[in-house]
Amino acid sequence: MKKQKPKEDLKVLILEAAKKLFVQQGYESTSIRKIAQEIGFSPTSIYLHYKDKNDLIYNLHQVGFGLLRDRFMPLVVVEDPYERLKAAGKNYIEFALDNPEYYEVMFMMREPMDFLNHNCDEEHWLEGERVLDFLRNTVLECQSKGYFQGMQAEDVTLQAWATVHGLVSLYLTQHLDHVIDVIGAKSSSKEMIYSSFQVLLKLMLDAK
Amino acid sequence: MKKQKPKEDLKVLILEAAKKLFVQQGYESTSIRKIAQEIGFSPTSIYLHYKDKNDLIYNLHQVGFGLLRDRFMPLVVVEDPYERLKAAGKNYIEFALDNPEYYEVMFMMREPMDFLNHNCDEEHWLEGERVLDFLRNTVLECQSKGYFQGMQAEDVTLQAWATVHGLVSLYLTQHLDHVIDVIGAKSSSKEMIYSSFQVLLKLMLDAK
DNA sequence: AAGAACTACTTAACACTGTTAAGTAGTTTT
DNA sequence: AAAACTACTTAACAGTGTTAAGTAGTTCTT
Repeated sequence: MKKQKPKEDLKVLILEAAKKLFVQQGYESTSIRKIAQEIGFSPTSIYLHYKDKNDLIYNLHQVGFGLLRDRFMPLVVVEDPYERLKAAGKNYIEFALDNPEYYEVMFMMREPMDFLNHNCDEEHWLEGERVLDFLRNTVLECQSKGYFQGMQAEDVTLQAWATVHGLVSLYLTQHLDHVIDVIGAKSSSKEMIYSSFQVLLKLMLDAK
Repeated sequence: MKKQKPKEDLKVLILEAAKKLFVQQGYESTSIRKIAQEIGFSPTSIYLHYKDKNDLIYNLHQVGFGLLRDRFMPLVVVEDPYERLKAAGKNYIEFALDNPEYYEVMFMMREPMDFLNHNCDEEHWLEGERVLDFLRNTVLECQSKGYFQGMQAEDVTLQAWATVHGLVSLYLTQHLDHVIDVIGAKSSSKEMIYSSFQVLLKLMLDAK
């Protein structure tokens, strides 16, 4: 009775549908059943290709890192390491604002990390490590030009990452919206991200 | 048939049970039904005292802010504003590490903010604003002593908050664990929080 | 060519979740 | 004594992730 579907690779079809629903409706309301309905298969068929929902989320997280890499790629041509670091911060923030759902799954959820810990042979966070390596190398270059003297490059890298992550994650959880009230309504919460980022840059420059 | 329970204020009883389960088992597995079972009432009875689960979460978020205030209270006696700012950062981090569940509900979840936006008359985030006001005033005092010249106090405040929030939230989502691999396994992820925080302090001091 | 094994999917069900409509004791008011 | 109100309960809805068991269709083996 059942005619075999056109020999399509169902695994990628599932991920495409997951991506679509995920970006359209966010993580919360992207259920296994909805994904299945989107592609015209039964919900259980998804479990033949992905271990569980965390597996699927982990794959979306990887797709997100692909998009982030596209933002960082153009920066390798920037000669001056401090300019490159600045641009990396700006592009990171823009990536988060343009792809909030992906950003959440990449940096704000425990699930993909859980999946990594319990299901992958080497528990290496390959995607994240690659991005951080790029940042650390840039920081190291900055140090050879006189920046960040007397500090560990790793600590500086993490500090810079934590600042931009802190800003965008507080924005995405809608905490920044309410900060405007107390801290002066002169600008939007989105603008506050950038003006606070400028403070980081100024501190880094002044400390040279 | 039903004997009226001892005229206890069920509303606080529910919150106590929610607090207990929440701290013990985390948000994910604290269901309305479990809370109800914990106190020996039916699940629906909870809806007589709280609008929905977000209402309950918002109340837990407020409990958390009470705990955070206890950590900041001792700091008002610190004379030097920069020392006070340093201590605030340290205490903030320690609060997050000691109360991960509360920290998540206070600063990493959208739900309490959603509840605030849709259900409270004045959509003022009273708890958060109070903490931020304390920080901003400290930053302002720092400025009068020569720190953070040429910067907006509000932007400096947000930058400092974002850094410590970024550090602890990346730690709580287990992202920092994997950073150790690439960035040098010389210290634990918990220690990295503090050494990165030291970079922030050094940048702030050097920029004076 | 016939039977066994395998592939790729489906149906049905389990054990949960938040939430609401309707019902019911017990108390208070009229 | 009757009506109204309070504070709760039972039953159900619509949804979730997930698994066990079943079933067509294909391929391999003898």
